[in-house]
Order: sequence, then structure tokens, then C-alpha cells
Amino acid sequence: MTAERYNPRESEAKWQNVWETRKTFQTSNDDTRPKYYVLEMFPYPSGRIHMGHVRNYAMGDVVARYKRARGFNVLHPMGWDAFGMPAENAAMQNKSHPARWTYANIATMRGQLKSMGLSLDWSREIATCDPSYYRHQQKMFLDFLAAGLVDRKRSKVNWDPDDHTVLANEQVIDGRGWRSGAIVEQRELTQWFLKISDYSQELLDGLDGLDRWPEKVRLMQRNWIGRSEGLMIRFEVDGSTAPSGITELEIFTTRPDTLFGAKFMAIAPDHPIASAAAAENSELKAFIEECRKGGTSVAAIETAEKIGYDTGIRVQHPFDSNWQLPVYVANFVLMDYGTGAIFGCPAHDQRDLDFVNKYGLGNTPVVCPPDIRPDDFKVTDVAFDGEGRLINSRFLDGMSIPDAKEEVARRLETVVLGNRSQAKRQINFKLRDWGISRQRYWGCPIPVIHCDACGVVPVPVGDLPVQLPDDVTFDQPGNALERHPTWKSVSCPSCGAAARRETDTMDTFVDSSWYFARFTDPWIAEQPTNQLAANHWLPVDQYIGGIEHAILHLLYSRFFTRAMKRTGHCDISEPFRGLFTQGMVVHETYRGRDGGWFTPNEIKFVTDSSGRHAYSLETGEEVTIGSSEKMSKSKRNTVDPDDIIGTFGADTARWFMLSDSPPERDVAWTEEGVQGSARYVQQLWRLVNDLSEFAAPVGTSVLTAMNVQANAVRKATHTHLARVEESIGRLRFNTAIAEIRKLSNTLISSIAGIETEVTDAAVKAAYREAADVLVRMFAPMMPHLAEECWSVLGHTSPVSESSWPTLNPDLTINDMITLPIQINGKKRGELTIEADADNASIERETLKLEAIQRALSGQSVKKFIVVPKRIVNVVI
RNA sequence: GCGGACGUGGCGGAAUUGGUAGACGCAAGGGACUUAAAAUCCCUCGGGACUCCCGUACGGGUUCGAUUCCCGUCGUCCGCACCA
Repeated sequence: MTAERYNPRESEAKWQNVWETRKTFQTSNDDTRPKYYVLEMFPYPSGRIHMGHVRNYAMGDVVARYKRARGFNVLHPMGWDAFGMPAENAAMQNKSHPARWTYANIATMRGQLKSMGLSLDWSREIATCDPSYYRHQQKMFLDFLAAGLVDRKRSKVNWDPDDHTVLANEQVIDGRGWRSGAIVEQRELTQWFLKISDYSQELLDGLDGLDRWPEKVRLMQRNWIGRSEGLMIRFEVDGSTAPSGITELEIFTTRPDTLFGAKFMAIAPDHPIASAAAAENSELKAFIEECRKGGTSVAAIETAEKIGYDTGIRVQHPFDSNWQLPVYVANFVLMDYGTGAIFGCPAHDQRDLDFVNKYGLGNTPVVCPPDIRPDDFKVTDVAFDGEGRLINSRFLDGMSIPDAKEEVARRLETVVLGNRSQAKRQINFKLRDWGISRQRYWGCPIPVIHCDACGVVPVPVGDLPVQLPDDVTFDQPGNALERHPTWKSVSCPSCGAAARRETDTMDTFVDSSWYFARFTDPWIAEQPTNQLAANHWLPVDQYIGGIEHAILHLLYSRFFTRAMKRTGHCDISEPFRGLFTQGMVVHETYRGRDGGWFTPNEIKFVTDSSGRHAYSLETGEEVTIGSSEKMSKSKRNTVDPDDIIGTFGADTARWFMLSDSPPERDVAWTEEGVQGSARYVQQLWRLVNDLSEFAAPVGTSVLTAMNVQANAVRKATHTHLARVEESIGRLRFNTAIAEIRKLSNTLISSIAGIETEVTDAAVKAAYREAADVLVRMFAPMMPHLAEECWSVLGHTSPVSESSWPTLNPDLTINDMITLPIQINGKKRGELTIEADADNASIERETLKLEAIQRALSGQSVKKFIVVPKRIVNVVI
């Protein structure tokens, strides 16, 4: 009866082979079952997989295996986000080639992923650095160009001085490059842009429909898109105060209601009027220089002191020709938002208030809070931006803010200034166009040619792909394509004259903006997508990845899918129907007295009455146990998945990753926790072996349970099955695991008393059912162990090919239930009664309870509250 | 500064979404088996003045009933950051 210990090393390799031979996880595009597309964010081939990958792919695999068992045709592919800077850095260090480094890493990591036993369709594997992938990206770039979705313009860009390349706005975090961490500089360059801002409103509206996305991510995208409604107003310039030719100043405001509180105008240092005025004023010129210098450094942004310079220019107030306002150049006004000019109303805008307090321009409140008398309302250091009624504003007095906004808009729309309305309603967005030019070698070449005569000429589709040359060197920084001796030189496709290839490559976020579509038919050579397959499989039903892509990747993909729709590559707009963002894997940190970090492998632990202590294995020195932080090389708190899988097996690693912590939260990797999971693997193995001896043969049907014991087993089986289904459905893997453990605990106690054998047919049938259900329940989490158990139970085909157990809802309902009885909301007793008892009998039986009688101590009952099947509350 | 999330035993967390707070696990303590260890099994495990009372950061409110809803305070974490 005692089975040998389960040996994960042998079993896992064995079953991985079986799955591969049987092509269990290969997915056909012509399958009539309902489709389900589950995808985890594909990895960057950095070298080896880390615990974050293990967690991400374990979760995706549970979903994939569960949905497959439930009868869906599941698409679960894997690929490589293979272009990018680290490959070039590695090539530079090793005097090698980025491709060699990348493909070697892919081979290693593919092997590691396979050792996890993931139910992936490897026949669909893609790598974005492969010409068979990026040629299609080039084709789509040309289609986007033809459709007017691409722009080439000279603009101020974020320059990363370490990586020698440009970064998109989304890739600048706290003034630093997202990858290099270098402080980003501003440079003026001609760059390629994808016109994501054309879709600002659509991308914003689309968020409302993404009800299976985390609210947090939707909010972040909403803020990033940054819609605001307001009014563009042109102020007439007093010609006697301004350089010649300047007649008006156009501003954007969301608070036209506060126009009578205006104290000054402010324009950005790069504003054309500022430049014009600076041409005649060297002091102003110096001030503008100063603003530019300070503008981008982290320190300058943090201190954010508001400084300004009065240009001497004066403008007319739109509602009072006798009222003039001074025009300042101010460092806090941004040229690339709105018109690069504002009017300042200090009483109701903190920034403007700081500014006037510094330059002594005063303030006039024009919106009065509801609970203050207008005469008493003064603003000194804190601007008021709440609700209220208009004051000190002539014809607006007494109005609400929305009414006043409307009134100002209505009036100024009808005023004509220089042949046009003085004001027009305007919606602005923070979202900027997506700069995709990168001055790097290891990326997808932008397929255009520059001809002196014809300008920018697209590469003819027949000439695609524009392939990266192999003979490149990385002995110096910068773009290897730029210094290649011949690659650039081509003849113009249009006129045949000597011309130059574009040497910029695409941002790697372009590569990841459509890979999910390519997976639906990665074989098609003529087109980026097979429309039929793409429209069938997309959107991705469940996408799983890290929160760090909340804006970058997830916003770009939403845009790119719309652009693909517009250019006829697919017929959907939203790529990801359901999104789940998983938490990080964290680990304790260990630090020696000298501040050096220790890896978990270099530590031994001692727990005594004074608590848990860590000591260096080598020197015996006591080491400080620090907080749990994201696993990182710098803090040396990493654990290598290979070691774990080698020691405990993939199932243990997967199980541990899914238990305890809710998936969206960080999980702390602990040695004790892993050992707990490993123990459970053996416990299940013993249980299933025992059950196989007591259970009826495979295929014995359980029609009726004829006795109490069989019935109890069946009820436990179906009750926990129902909860596991519910938990997996909500991606609550931790509670699914708790329910599986409850069932196995129940079964362990149930068979504990059995001495020799079971003779009762009903009980044998119930154990057969319980064992078969149990194994299929944990199969998505621990697929290898499940296969081994399934086979012990006498099944001949793999559990990965069998269907999910059928729930019998009748067995989750009890005839008798136990209701807690409260008196005035405090629990005083319990009542066990028929589940279908009516309220009258519940009340009658409640009053018979001794504990209740005692608690009542003769007082009369005011009210009886019976919540069916939940609780009884007696109010006295 | 603006926006958001969260706060439950020694620890990770659960609570059918307003109905028995602490499921499941980790750690710890006690015991059995063993020459011993590992493995395994059994018991205890929020606090207390222990037929009862207190307890879900703190203070209030709504309710028959609040971990859950509302208001305020404190704390932690995250995102955006001069966006007019």
C-alpha cells in the first residue's frame, strides 16, 4: 500500500516527451470548438528565465489547461521580443554579433520554459528579430505611411546619452531613460512618428468597454491620454508694446469662467513671440537661455521654482478694452501643450498664485465657495479650485462655474477679431505622437530611402524585407548601420539616382505591438496576418503580464491594432479582451556588516527564543535580514528557476508560485514555502496511490450514493469542485489551491480509518469519482504529477487530453444546514435545521434553544430577522 | 502638488461582495514512531479576568447586523508630475 516517493525528475521529463510526441498542445486553426486565446507577455531573451517568468507562465498555463479541459480550442503560443539594446551591448563587450547572442539566449530559455511543462504550441514560435517577422512589420509601416498614419518631422526629442538614441515620452521615467537610467537630454532631430494622437479620443473611449481590465490600468491610460475641454481665446496685442507683426496672442484655457480674475499672460520660453521679443532684448534672451538649461534636469523639475520675465508686451482683456494685461515669459509654461501660452488667474490656480506672489501682481477671487460671504473671501497662499458662484465678474456674477464657462464661450464666439471668432471651443490631449526612430542597429529597419531629387521614397514592397547587414562592428558607440561602408547606398526606386537608406530602426515597442496577431497564423509568408485567422482568434481572451506595461506596451498595442484595422490587416480594434497584471516575485535581502549583499545560498538560518537569525555559511558572521524586495542581481536576492526545478521539480515551483499570495500581489519566495509545496506533492502522491486501492475500477459510474459515507465523499468532492471552478474563473489561484487542499485533507481523513479494504460498492464508486476529480482539479497547476497520478488510477490516455469533471450541483447543497443565531447582532448559538425550513419553524426552533433562552433572560423579542440559508438575528 | 489603491493573528492570506472574522498554508510549541536523524502521524496556536468579554490601523456615522458602505484622522504603497 505504501508507494515509493514521487520522483519529479523522472516523471516530468517523461510526460513532457509524451505531450510532444502526441502534439497535445498544437492548436489547429480549423477547429469548430469555441476558441480561447490565452497569452502571457512574451519574454525578452536576456539570457535565462527568472522567477517572474515562472510566475507569469504558471498562471497563463493554468488558464490554458483549464480552458482546454473545458472544451475550448485554446491558442497558447510563445515567442521572443528579440530586438533591443542589451544585444548590442553584449556584442560590444564580447566582440560578437547581436544575432548570435540573441539566438543563443533563445535556445537556452526555450529549454528552460520546456522544463516547466507549459502547454504551449511551440509550432507557432516567433522571434521579432527574424526577417520573416520584421519584413511584415515593414510592410505595415508602408501601409501606415500610405494611410497618413506616419509623420516625419523635426522636433524636440528625448535623447538618451548612454544608449545614444532617442526615447518616446512614455519611455522617460522621472527624467531618465527607462532602460539606461541616464538623465535624458532634449535634442532637436528629424524623426519618424506614428500618429497615435489621431486616436486620442478613440483610445480613451475604448477604455470604457474594457471591463475585464484592472481599473488601475484603465485609469493610468486615461490620465496619460489626458483629455481636457476648454476654450482657445485670442487676445489682441497692443501694437505699441510689441515687436512689429505681432497682433494677437492665442491661449488655451479650461477655466474661461475666471477671465475676470486674470492678472497676467504667460508664454513658453520657446514661444515664437518670446523669440521675437528676445531678438530686441538681450536680457530676455539670457532669461530664455536659462530656462532652457534648467528645463530638463531632474533637480530643476523637482525644485520647480516658478520664474518669469516681463516682456513689456501688453494685451487687451477680451471683455474690457481699457484693461491691459502684461505678457511674461515663464519657465512653467510648456510649448508643446495647448498653444504654449496661458492667461494667469492666481486666485483659482496654485501655480499662477505662486507666480503672482513672487512678482507682486496681486489676485482677485472670482469664484466664491458656497459657505463664505463674497466680501469675506480672500485668497493668500492657497488657491481655491472648488465649486462656487461667480463674483467680481460683471455679467457672470452669481452664475455657477459651468454656466459661466458656457456664457464666456458663447459671447466670445460671436466677437470677431481679425476676420475670425475671437474664441473657439477646443479639446486638448496630453498624448503626443509616438516617436519610433531609434539610432540603433539591432531593430527593424525603417523601409524608406532618401533621394536628393525625390525626397523620402518608400522601399517598393517587392524589395522587402530591408534586411540588416551581418557584417557590422560594435567597437564604437552609436549606430552601426550609419557607419556601415555600403549598406546605406542604394539607387532611388523612383528616379534611379544615387540615394541613401534610412538608418534609423524602429522602437522595439513596435515589434511587440502586433505579435499577438502574428501568432494566429505565423506561417503566412505573403502578408503580416491571415485575416481569417486573425479575426477568428482575436481579441486575446486573457492576457497576462506585468503592471509595468500599463501604459507603454498596452497603449501602443491598442493603437497599432486600430491602425492595422484601418489598413486592412484585421477587423478588430481592441487587442486584449481580458487583462491581468500579476505581482512581482520578491525575496528577503541579506546584508553583511560591511554592507555587502549575500545570496540566499550563502546563508544559514537559526531560529531560537530571540527569533530568526541569518549567518554567513562561509565566515559564520551574522547577517542582517532585510526587507523583501524584487529579485535583482544588484541585491543578490535572486533564486534561479533551474535550481528549483532541478531540486524540487517544475510542479513544486508552479504550485508554490500560485499558492498563498493573490496573483495580482507580490509573492515572497521562501525556502520554507517551497518545501511546503514539495511536501504536498508527496502527500497527494500517497493519497492517490491509496485511493487507487480503494476505488472502483475506471469507468464505474456513480448513480446513487446508497449510504452516508459515500454521500459524504461525494458531497465534499462536488462542493470543492464548484469552488475551484469559481476561483479559477476569477483567476484567484490561491483560493483554488486552498479548495484543492481542503478536498485532499477530507479524503485523507476519510481513508485514514480504513484498515484493509473497502467492500461497499457505493463507497468504492465514490472514491473512484473523488480521485478522478481531484487529479483533474490540480492538473492545470501540477500537470506532470497529475499525469502520473492519472495513470496510477488506471487511465490509459493522458489527463491533459481528458475533459474537466462535470459538476453535480445537487451534491453541493445540504439537506440540513447550520444557521448562526445572533441576538442584537452578537452570535449566541447555532441552529441545525432542514435547509428548506420556513421562517416560522426557524423562529420556533430558535426560541427552543437553551443558549438563546439564557441570553434572552425573559426579555421579549421585538423583531426576528431570518436571512435565508445565512443567519438569524433576534432583536430584543 | 494631483490621482489611485491598500491597512485583518508571529507571517502569506481567506471571508459566498452587508450575514459565524481568521479558511488554506508557513512558522512556532507539545506529543507519537525511531538507537538517532529524515520522513510521516496526532494535538495546540488572535488576546483576555476563558459558560463570558475584547478584537479586522484609529475616531465617528448608517444598519437588526459593518473587515465590507459613508465621513474624518494616521500610516504604507503605486501612478502622474508645472498639461493651463
